Amino acid sequence: MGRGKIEIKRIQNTTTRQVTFSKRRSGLLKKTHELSILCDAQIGLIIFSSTGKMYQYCTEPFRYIYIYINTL
Amino acid sequence: MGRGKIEIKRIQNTTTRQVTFSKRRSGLLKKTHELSILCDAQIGLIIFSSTGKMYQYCTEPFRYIYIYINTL
DNA sequence: TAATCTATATATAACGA
DNA sequence: TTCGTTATATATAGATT
Repeated sequence: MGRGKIEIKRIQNTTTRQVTFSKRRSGLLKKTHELSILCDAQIGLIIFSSTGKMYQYCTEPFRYIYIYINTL
Repeated sequence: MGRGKIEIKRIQNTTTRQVTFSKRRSGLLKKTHELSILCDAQIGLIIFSSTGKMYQYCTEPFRYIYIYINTL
């Protein structure tokens, strides 16, 4: 989806990989949200970047699961 | 992304909602996989349809988490 | 770097069989 | 209902700023 077609394999160039991560992560979170709203689905999504940063999206029931796990 | 633009709100028609769920769920799983490969990210995704069916994608570390939770 | 830009690839809404 | 098909909307790769 861009000026060129890319193969689905680890991007070797660090800068390119980080830029792609930022763009695609944003797109994935958006589509996750849309699916949950459009189709009334319950979704939990957690992403860890290769540098260890965490990003997440979750609908209500998944929030309870996280709270449960954290209070074990 | 289609013949018409749609609003992001719960789809009222059951058939349309199920068709959309099937298509978008598939797209979301694909993009999740691509992000994990391209950017070497660890991702856990769980989707429950409104009828209770579960779908998931997870990279290795998340599989360990599931096993841990299931053996608690 | 970190934002924009934009040409192209991809996803998908509405149909049709 | 469950597949294709295809016109259109959207995401994004690479370039530019």
